Amino acid sequence: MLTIGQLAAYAGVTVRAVRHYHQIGLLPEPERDASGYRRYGAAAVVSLIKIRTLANAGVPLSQIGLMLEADASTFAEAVQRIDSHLRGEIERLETSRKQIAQLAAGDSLALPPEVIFYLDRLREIGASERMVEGERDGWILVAARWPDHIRDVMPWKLAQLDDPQVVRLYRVLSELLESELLESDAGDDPRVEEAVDIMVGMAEQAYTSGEMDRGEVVRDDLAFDLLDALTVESDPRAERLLDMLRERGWSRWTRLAEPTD
Amino acid sequence: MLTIGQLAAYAGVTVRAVRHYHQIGLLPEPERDASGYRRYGAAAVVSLIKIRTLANAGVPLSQIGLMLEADASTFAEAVQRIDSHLRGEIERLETSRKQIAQLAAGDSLALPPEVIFYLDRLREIGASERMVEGERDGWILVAARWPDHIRDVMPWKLAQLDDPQVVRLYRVLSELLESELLESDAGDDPRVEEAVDIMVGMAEQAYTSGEMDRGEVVRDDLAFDLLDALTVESDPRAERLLDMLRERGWSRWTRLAEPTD
DNA sequence: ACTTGACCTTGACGCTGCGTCAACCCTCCA
DNA sequence: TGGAGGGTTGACGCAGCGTCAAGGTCAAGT
Repeated sequence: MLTIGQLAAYAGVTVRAVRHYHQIGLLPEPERDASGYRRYGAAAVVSLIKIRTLANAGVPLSQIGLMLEADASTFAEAVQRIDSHLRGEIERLETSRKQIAQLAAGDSLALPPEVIFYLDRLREIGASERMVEGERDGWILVAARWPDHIRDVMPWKLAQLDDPQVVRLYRVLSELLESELLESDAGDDPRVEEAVDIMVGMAEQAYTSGEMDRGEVVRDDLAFDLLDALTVESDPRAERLLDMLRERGWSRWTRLAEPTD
Repeated sequence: MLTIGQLAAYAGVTVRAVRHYHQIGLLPEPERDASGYRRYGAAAVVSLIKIRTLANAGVPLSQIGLMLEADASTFAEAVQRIDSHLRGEIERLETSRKQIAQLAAGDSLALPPEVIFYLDRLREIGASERMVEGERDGWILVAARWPDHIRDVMPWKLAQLDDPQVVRLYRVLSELLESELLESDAGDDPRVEEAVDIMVGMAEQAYTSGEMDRGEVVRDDLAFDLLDALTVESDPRAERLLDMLRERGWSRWTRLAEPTD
């Protein structure tokens, strides 16, 4: 007659595991000796080894009981289920590995390579690091909202950076972002006016060239509000800038849509 | 300002998940409105998307916080750790799949193919199903105790089955196992005597031929006791048979070792 | 004004397979 | 006879939420 420790050692499992199998009714509780110790016979050893064999093969404990008393066809059926479940798990982990490999490769968090490239170009034309981070967060919102669409827009955005006006815009915005201007004085800075001028120009150009018609992107989308909000949250002084844009007939910042009549 | 449901929908997660991230301090609790509802800004959306991106890549939630504020090299380091962990998980599941494939293939539970073949041969020579199951359980014990050794023994056991005496033995034992003999009468059955005769013969043969010296198997091993015990547990009448063997100078049933003392 | 249905709140248990205390009893050996 | 090394039950902890329960709130329709 074996104690629980001897049983566990023979089957190569922990004592705690054996007790757990008792708890869930997978292994029947054996007789106790005079002092309350569990005493096991050889059949228990065989049962325990069978249980571990199935468990090591990835069978959930909850199904092992049924499998041990199943006939051949039921058993085969269960094996099929387990195996396809295992395949699913493996596939999930494989995709996780691909994801994480991309994370390691890219600049940062799961933006498509086109956007990463765009952000690098921004740095090259003199945008400050904070400016680039703000842009990045904006693109994260865009990528989450239109994951399939975003790649179509990037060539156009990239081409914009060849325009000296746009380069100037990002530099001015970067300077303003780094500066310690008080919010109350922000409206007086001539650079703010300049930025607004350029943005209005860009908006008009995009509007007349029909670029804004591209795609099925609906104009009043939560995403646009979020982009505006994100801008203001990252620097409250941007509120003034948005106001000035609105005064000039352009309702949104990142959106640059048609005038709100 | 977004409610928790809108936030969750935008990021493609459940409300419960967002609350969980609050609980574990991964996502900071936002301000509440007059009625106690959480109200989120755009920055929260970005944070949540970043969190989900890492989580989908297999990063444990407990590490996401650190990773989001890590510099490039620390980040890469963490990515390495995660990836190797994922590789480990995948490997474990792959081995599980192999195991379960073997389970589906083999007769039954995780015995090496040699043993499966031996059991099939037993059936062929006329051993009853219960007899075969008893043998199988015995071999499970043996395989657990000497996993590397078992393959060496099987050819010898297989060869034994070519001996008409051994075939006779298994048939007699099968008959006895199926019969409804009372325990008290078991000793009187001439077939029991016959079985004991054959077994003693086999033991002497194995002893003189030196077959019992094979390997490093120690004679007084828990496994031998378990084999005896298993036999008696599966049919208490076997106790009588073991006694008769002992009277003839052979101490063990499955062991067939040299006479005690 | 009232109802309805969808959404919000906190709190708590459930799942998987045990690991790991805690607090106490039993056995065996020097 | 004392201490080491077994055994006993009970309970919490782990990861990442799902899923009630038992309400309070909001927006819209009647």
